[in-house]
Amino acid sequence: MGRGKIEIKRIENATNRQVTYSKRRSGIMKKAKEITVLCDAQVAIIMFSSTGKYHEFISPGYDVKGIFDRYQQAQGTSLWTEQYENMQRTLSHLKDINRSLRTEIRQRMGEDLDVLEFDELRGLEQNVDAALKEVRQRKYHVITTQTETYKKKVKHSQEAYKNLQQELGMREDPAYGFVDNPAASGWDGVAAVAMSGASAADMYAFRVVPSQPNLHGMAYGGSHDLRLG
Amino acid sequence: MGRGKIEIKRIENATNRQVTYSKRRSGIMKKAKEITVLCDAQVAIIMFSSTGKYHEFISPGYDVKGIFDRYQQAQGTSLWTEQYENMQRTLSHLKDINRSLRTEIRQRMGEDLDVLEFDELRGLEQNVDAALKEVRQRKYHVITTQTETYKKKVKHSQEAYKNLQQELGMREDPAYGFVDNPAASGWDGVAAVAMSGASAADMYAFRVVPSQPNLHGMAYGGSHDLRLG
DNA sequence: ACCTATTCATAAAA
DNA sequence: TTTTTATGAATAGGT
Repeated sequence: MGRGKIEIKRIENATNRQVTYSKRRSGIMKKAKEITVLCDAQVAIIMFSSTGKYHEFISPGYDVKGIFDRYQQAQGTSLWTEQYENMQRTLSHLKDINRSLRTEIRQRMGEDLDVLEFDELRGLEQNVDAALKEVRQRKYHVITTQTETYKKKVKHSQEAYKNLQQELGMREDPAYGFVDNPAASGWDGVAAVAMSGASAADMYAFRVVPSQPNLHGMAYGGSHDLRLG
Repeated sequence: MGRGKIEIKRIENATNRQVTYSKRRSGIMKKAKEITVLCDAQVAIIMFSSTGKYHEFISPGYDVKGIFDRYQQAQGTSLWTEQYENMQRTLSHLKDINRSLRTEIRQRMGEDLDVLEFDELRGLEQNVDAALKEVRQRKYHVITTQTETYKKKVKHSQEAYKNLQQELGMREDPAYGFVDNPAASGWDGVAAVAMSGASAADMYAFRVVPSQPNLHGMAYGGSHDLRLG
């Protein structure tokens, strides 16, 4: 219909495409109105042009939600209700896992042990015992490494200082010389400084320190207050 | 367009109405297909005849949900979108918490310790050490309780047996008498039996047993395989 | 479902 | 955008 037949394929000229869209859209909407009246039908039409413009037709006496509710009923598929219930399931599953994880942590902290069977208790003890060994080993490793680093720094600085002294011909007041207490020199690595010269036997002296530092935002020894909003 | 003009009002003849509905419906669907192709548009049409029959047209590459989501976005009426996004947020929050909890457990098991600062490591050591004491104390308590219970059971049964013997006038073969090894008698509380008479000093002998029993579905010493679906 | 006279929709141009 | 108008398409009523 029109001045010559046209092929049904995408109109490449953007202006033509837009014009044709407007005309045909109004034609479809008109037809929709007509069938609604003539045949007592319910019709919902939702359209988006290639430029994103939105148009709709809804039979009088209905709204989009009503049409979609009816659509869902007709199809049996409840569109996003399914997805919603899926999320709900995933969510409660996650909550369960969360609860379990918290319980495990509490038990690893020595709480809520009365619900455990003897064998479970025994397994837990073995596990915590092994973990403690790992942690101590790691701590020892860190101390050793930091101490070594510190020693090297001290040695290097002492040499640098001596060289400097010699080059200056020792005109400085000896009172400003290199001090024996390295902590006063502003060195970093406080732990290493504190442990400086400590033997492996002294290592667990830290145990008596009552501080409970945070760890990645999680307080060891504190309850987990990460609840759902 | 046909043999004479028609007025746009409800067709009273049911047959005619049905025929007209079919014809005009296919006309609209055809137009919808055409505008989809010609103008690169997205179209969704949902129709119900007066007899309740359902028909739809959806532009290829889309589904009803996609069109509807887009409709909601265009309208601003978010209906369910809001709570949907809320759930999505809650879900990812839960996942984060979960990740943190798993990390804490792994560190309480002596793994992944290399990311910890020294102070954190020290706190963890103190905490695990305290936990181990708690667990051992609880284990000892369970052993003591079970042992007491067991002793009472044995004593009670021995007395009952003696009474029985006396009442029977000792006509039984002594070989069937009360045995010294109570485990062979089918007593429950295997752990208590195994620990029967053990001193507190022997208690940690269990450490060498390699078994890692489950605890509420969570294996101490195993990785947590509770992933999201 | 098919036919076809007739009305309607619309492509191209203004 | 809207109007014009020549032309192809849709369809009402009949079969």
